[in-house]
Amino acid sequence: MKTTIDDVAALAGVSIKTVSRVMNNEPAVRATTRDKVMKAVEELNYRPNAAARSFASKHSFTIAVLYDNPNAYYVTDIQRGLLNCLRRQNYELIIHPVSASENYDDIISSLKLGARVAGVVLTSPFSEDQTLLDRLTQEDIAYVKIISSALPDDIDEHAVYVDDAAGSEQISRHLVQLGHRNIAAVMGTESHFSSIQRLEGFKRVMKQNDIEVPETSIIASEYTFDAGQEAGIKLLSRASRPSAILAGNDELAAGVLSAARQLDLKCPDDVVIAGFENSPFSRQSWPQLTTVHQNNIYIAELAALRLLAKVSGKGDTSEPLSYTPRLIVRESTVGKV
Amino acid sequence: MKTTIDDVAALAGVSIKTVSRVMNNEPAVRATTRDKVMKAVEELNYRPNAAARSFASKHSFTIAVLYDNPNAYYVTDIQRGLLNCLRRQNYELIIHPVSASENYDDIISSLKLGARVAGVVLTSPFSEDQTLLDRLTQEDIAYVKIISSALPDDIDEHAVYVDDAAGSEQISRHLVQLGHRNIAAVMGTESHFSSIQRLEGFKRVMKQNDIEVPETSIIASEYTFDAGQEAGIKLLSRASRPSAILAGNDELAAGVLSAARQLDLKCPDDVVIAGFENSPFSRQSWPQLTTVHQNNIYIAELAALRLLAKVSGKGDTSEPLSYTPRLIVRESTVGKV
DNA sequence: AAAATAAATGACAGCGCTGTCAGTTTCCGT
DNA sequence: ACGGAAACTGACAGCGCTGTCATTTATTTT
Repeated sequence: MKTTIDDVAALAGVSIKTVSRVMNNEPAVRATTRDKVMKAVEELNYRPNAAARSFASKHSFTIAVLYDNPNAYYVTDIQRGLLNCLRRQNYELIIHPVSASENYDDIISSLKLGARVAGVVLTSPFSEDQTLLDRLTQEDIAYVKIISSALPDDIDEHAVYVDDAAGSEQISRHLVQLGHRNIAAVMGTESHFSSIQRLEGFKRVMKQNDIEVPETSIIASEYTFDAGQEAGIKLLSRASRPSAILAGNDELAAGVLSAARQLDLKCPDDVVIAGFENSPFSRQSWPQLTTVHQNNIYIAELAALRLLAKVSGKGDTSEPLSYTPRLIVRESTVGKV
Repeated sequence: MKTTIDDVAALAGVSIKTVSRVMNNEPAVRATTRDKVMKAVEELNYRPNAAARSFASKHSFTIAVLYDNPNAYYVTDIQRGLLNCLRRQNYELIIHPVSASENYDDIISSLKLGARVAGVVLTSPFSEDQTLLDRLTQEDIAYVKIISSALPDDIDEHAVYVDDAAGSEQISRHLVQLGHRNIAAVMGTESHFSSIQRLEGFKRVMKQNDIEVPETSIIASEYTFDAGQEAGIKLLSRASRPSAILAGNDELAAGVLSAARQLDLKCPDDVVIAGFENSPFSRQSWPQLTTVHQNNIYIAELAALRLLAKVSGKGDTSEPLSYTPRLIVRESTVGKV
């Protein structure tokens, strides 16, 4: 037999409304009353019915995260960050990997149907899809987007800005300072803003240093090991072999590294390779990769915090949220330390 | 203004109960009636209120997965497999990474409080924790556990059995067949059944081949790169250096590989190294790792299927569910192919 | 000590749907 | 064409909680 709020009220000798107040930590309850209720709750091992609660209150304690990212480290980091924040407030996280084929209606439907979420966290590329954002607004679903961009003038309070370009500039500058002039880049496809931003940062630094980068030295590909390997082979078997290669993420960099090995080129002696993201295997590759650290757990925490502030209506939501990645130098560019 | 079931009923000219029947795909509705209702639903863009629905029906369309696993690839594979199955039936997945410190009550509470789940999928080590299983039964929460074991005589219909020992035997036999006699093992800690099973399989094969394995050749450690590295250094700098090392998973193996490199030992020429799991970086390491393939996506699909069968009451639940991993031979044991 | 104010508590309706069961229509065999 | 079974549909209660607002009790003010 499951205990209801009525049982608790009866045992504690108060009204069900008072029990409700205690369960929801509402302020207007005398301490002695609260204790009385809590004792009854414990004695009966009472737990409120979540369905009834969110039905009656029209409020959901579930938020969803949308992503389309093959990178396991990214995905788990984002999840962990979100949960770090949500757990404290007793929210649950439902996950929503979306395959490219799905259309907006399917996404919206499952958001409303499955769990009637309180809000959604959007990662790239959904965070960049204005049509989807409009649909969410129209359907009255709160959202926060994690987006690759420097802090703009007109700040969107729904956004967490990640300044990929700045990170890319740092690492590009590092390569230049090391004396490299023939530098190639293996970047992700344009479907993600981050790819574009990272390429932008790279190009900007090259220009600042009067380094010409021919079109053939820039390859766009998927964020995968295999794509990195393929691109690496192409670049490193050219007559004018680049002395440094900047990869769009660590996985690509690992692929390039593998290509170098296949061609019997030593890293960093024959070619210097840099990654992006500071994912675990940038440390596990050999040599360890110079990369740009992006604290995705922290970024996700920011996103969750903002989303909770929005759905609960309390907390400041005007403060801009942003994150700037930072350079991490390891062996793949400077050799043994 | 949000549309309710009443609006739809009015527009379609039927009772709300009939609309309810249509929305839930119940059988006893004439085709023409169904069409009439569907038209009204589309016209009004009606979506049932999930909270009200699960409140009234006492049924939840959410299941949770519990894990305590630092391995990003494992986690995302399990999630993907579960969702593959759940999506088709319009269930949602909430994720529940659990830190070691949490106690049973906290776990149960959040399961009941946050989303009143229909059921739970348990991965190791929770799947092996009888106290927790008992608590779940007592709280009337359906579960399925993914557990490391050969198919036993008394089959538990809540279990998906993964025969780690058999996989371990395959790879151990492979090492023996390659002519190795001085073989060491770097295994996970005993907190996971899988570690124990993998070690068992290894020992069994050694015994079958009359190979003595001294205690010092078996190291138990965390399933991490760093632990593998540490263990590798220890094993490979011994006087009687092993000619082959079997690691408990790919991450450990990568660590051992890194240790070999530090000691200027070539793999597979000086020492042969094997992993377990066939995670992506067994392919991305250099040389690529011989390993045991464990299809976690498939395993998770089995688990989800069984759980749905249990909570919905339809579908066969008597058939035993099991999976046997299989050997994958790559360069780290046999060299260039 | 009475009046005015604030704090704490309770009564009650109703959220939007589903389960139950009774009522109505259709179908079939004879 | 008729009775009975089967298929379909609707009326209605009520799930367990929260929001609103009225009521009671404690606290402060004059």
